[in-house]
Amino acid sequence: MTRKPTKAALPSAIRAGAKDPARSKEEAPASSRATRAAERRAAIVEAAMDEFIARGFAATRLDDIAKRAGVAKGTIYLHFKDKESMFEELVRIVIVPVVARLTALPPPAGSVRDLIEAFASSFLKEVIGTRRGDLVRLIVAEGPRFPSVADFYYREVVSRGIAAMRALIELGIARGEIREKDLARYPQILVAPAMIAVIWQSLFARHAPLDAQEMLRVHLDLIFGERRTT
Amino acid sequence: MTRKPTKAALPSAIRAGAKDPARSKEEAPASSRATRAAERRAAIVEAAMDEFIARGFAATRLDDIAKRAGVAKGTIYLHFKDKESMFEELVRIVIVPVVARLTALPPPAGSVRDLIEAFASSFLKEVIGTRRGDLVRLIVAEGPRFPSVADFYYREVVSRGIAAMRALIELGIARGEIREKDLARYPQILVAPAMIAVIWQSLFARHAPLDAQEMLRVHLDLIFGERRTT
Amino acid sequence: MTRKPTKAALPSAIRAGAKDPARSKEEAPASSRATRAAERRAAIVEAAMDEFIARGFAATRLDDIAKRAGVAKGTIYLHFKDKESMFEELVRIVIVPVVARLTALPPPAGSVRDLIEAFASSFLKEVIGTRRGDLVRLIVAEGPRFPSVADFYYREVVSRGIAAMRALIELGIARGEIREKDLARYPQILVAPAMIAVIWQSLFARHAPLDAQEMLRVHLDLIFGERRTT
Amino acid sequence: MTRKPTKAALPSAIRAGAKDPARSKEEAPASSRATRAAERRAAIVEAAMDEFIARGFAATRLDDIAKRAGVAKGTIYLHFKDKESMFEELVRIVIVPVVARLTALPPPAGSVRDLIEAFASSFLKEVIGTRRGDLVRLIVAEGPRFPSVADFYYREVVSRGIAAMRALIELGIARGEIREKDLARYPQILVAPAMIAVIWQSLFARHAPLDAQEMLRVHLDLIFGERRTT
DNA sequence: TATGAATGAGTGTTCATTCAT
DNA sequence: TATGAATGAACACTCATTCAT
Repeated sequence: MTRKPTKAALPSAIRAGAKDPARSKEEAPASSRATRAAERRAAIVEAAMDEFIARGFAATRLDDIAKRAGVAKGTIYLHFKDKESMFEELVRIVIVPVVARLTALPPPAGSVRDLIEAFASSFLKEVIGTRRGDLVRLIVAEGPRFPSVADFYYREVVSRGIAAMRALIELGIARGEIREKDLARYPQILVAPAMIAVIWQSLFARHAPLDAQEMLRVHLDLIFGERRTT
Repeated sequence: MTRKPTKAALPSAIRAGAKDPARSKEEAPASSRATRAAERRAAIVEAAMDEFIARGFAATRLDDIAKRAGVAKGTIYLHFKDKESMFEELVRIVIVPVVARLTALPPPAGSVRDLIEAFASSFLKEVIGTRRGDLVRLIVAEGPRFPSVADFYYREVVSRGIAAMRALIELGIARGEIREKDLARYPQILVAPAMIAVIWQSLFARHAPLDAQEMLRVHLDLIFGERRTT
Repeated sequence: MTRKPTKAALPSAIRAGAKDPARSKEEAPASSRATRAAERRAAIVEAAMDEFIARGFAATRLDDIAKRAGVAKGTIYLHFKDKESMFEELVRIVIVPVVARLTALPPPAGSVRDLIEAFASSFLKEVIGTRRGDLVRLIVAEGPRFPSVADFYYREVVSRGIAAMRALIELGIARGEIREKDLARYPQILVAPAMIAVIWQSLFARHAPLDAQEMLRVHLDLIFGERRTT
Repeated sequence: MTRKPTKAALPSAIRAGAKDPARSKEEAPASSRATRAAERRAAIVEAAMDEFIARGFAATRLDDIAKRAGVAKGTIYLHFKDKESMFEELVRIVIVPVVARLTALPPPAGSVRDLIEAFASSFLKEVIGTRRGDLVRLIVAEGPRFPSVADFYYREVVSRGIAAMRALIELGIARGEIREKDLARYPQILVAPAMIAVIWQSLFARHAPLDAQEMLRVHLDLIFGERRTT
């Protein structure tokens, strides 16, 4: 399956606004004006993500976003300048909290392999096969037409991710866990199978399902040597 | 109905940089009616590839394709049923000869590593950073909206590629070149960095150019162990 | 989806000559949103009728309808699904109230001949040579390509009209006003000259104007015998 | 049924050219250049009639005419200036021989009723429910947009037909066969049921088949009085 | 004379954006 | 602030007409 729109896949700030599109306008009389606005905005973001992922930028209709978000078409323009900037902001809005969470790294206890395995494990759960995975594909798809998106994604996610991986790899080399010293020059090699898994799930899951977890384990064995006990 | 895909339509479509949108109609005054038709078809394929890669399916205008191909809009419909099937056929038209060439494998002389290196080397030259690389990105981008394209690509390219890689890996294991036996179960790991390089060049080359050749070398070192002499 | 046909959409559509393509947008500044919508719909119906009658279905351009109705082309699609269903609905919209009026038959006072003469007289005034007459010609013209229109017209107008005429004829026979008993089997004979008059006015009025009233009188004389006093 | 494309419905001059569209170009080597051209022209006329009747002027594609006629699209332009004048000429081409035949009236032997019955009978066989009947409907449909067609049809068919009917009616009155003297002023009344039958077959045959022969008999009874023996 | 590939103006339909309510 | 009717530019696709062969 390609996408299981897990609630967990969305930062809680966003989840808060994702409500039943058909809810009566009076449902939440207690919320302040500002809260209502934030909720609507969140609903739009939510809906827009789904539509953009499902259809791509150009083929997505604002009408559908509005319908899915349970707002009028005009309302979108109270929150976003136009379709393009909505798309650009969207990526930021969805990615920022993810980065924030990843940046708040888990305590660097244990071996480097343990760290990376923990990382891979959460990547498996939270990205591969989820809507966030599709977002990655969306960025691959639209990046060339949205340099600002590619820029942002490179700056916030890719370069940081690469840097973090490099640091881990260097630590692994220093500790003797990793033999291949040149790996630190190409941390992309470390994450490549994970990225491939993301894309594979989107495109070929139905042709040949991929056991991403097992593949990542094999890959780590390759880098760290086979584990004695697992 | 679509005209039978003349061989003449392919050569220029393969040449990565081959395009000459403004070429005068006098280019080949001696050519026969059929030859002219094949040339036009090839020009359309050429132009369409460029436009689809640059803008994606939905955002590409047939007007632009026609202009770039130097034909009238109506002419496109003499060769393709509509925009969608043009896109689908296009992928086939461009991919088929590539597959054909790869299928005509080089003589399996030398070590497995040599074989894979030869493979990587031609991949580097002929895919990464070329229009064919962009085609891969295009398929990743549009695959979910064009199941027939994803199907075709999986069947003709991915499944064959995976099978070929698996065979090589197993040979490598048998010959003792590769230590990690489980690699044969996930040939994706072998090709992942190459795919990542393709995508990287499309998206992030301008942020941080990637020395794909060197990266692939490191990756092979990881798999085969470091080379004694290089 | 099409909006519910508001009653307000009909009156102007019925008035044979009512059209004011260039009426300023200020015509009804006090009208509510819904009223304005109904007015627009009516203007479109009005304009579309004129265009379809003047050019036939295929040759009518939505652009022209929009221009004549004083709305943007896109507005038409807020009221009608597409050109075809617009045409089909149009016939219904214009015919339904006519049928409604005819169904509310006049009190069956006086002789059968008087009844039929009253009928003929209102037909003369309200159909022959008016836009409604042209609508009949339009249905004859487009019926074979719009079975649903032919079906509707047969069901709502023709079969009812035939039945009503048959009832009158039988009454006339019973009362001894009509001698030709078989006429009840072919009420078409009774209405044929009226239909011919409708078509004649559309096609040949300029070659040889037809005094439809007098012709119908002669026809009734044929059926009922010559009137003693007229 | 609306149209049984009887061979008999076409003047023999036209029938001659109606051949299998897929016939080889060499089939008739004996025919002279001019004969071949005439045959092609006839085939085009034939095909065009069918298409125009089936779809109306605007919706008919020259492509389809060419295909049906078994000629190339360009060939049509060797015989006709453009689509419009083809349509106009077509009506002339098809109608002229019909008129010619009718003008060569049968010997005026017997009673007026016999004459008219003979006439009705041949009208029944050769017009109602045949392609010629559909041509009448086509003229009704397109007449307003093709004044030249309406003019021609009025001049060649309608006015002559009316005149002929009037002459017959006057003869009938003179001979005492027809009582209603005013009928001579409106010969339309005499032919109205026949015309209605033509239209009915095109539009409503499937809803309620009409026994045109019997209807015409009743109509003649109305005019001439019931027949003693039949 | 006959062909049919090529043309490009024209048309139905969509959809991002605006704005009166 | 929110709405959704209205707009009109834009686009895919068609088809009468032309013309090189």
